[in-house]
Amino acid sequence: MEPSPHFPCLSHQTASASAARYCPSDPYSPPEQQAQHLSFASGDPSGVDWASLLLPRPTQEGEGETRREKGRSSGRTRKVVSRPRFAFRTRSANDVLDDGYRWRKYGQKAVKNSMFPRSYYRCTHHTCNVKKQVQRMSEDTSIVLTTYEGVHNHPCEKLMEALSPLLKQVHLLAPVMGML
DNA sequence: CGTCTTTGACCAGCGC
DNA sequence: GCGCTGGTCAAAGACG
Repeated sequence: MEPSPHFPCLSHQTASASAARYCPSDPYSPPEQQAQHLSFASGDPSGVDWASLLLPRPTQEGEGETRREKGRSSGRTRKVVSRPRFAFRTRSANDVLDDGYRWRKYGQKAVKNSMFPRSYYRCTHHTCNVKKQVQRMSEDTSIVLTTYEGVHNHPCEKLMEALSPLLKQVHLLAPVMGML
């Protein structure tokens, strides 16, 4: 599978992906509801600012509004910092979008008004708590809705793997270039 | 043995 | 208050 030219880490069986940030006024309503009033950049991924959306950057605590998240041990809710969420709609037979990061599945749930279950994934990187939800749309079973929550604070593993020989060469050439 | 998926249970929010 | 729903936990099992 070749990576998408617009999103180097992203590989899929098809490049027909569309994406949009969620409505900031209601960042945590259910994805299947939000998707209805989103204006997806359908069919033209080049219209999406992939760099600002997806490149690793340090998360800033205290940024934006907050929401409450469940804490199982205490049985009470705890406040967490809100994080950016954005969705991809991809036309694929594969449910899981191979975006170059490693994900651990931590849950699957049947959702109302959908014949397909929603899967919950978390980034396996120890310092990264990015999550994503994957759900096949019942209206068009060939479309998979992938919702990302948060931004990775580490490089894309597959991208770094692919680039490492190149980076080595650059490193070796650096002293030579300095002589010129 | 480490990593990952599966799956039932648990919990909070929301609407009635 | 009760039931429904979405999101998460964590034990158990599968797999390489």
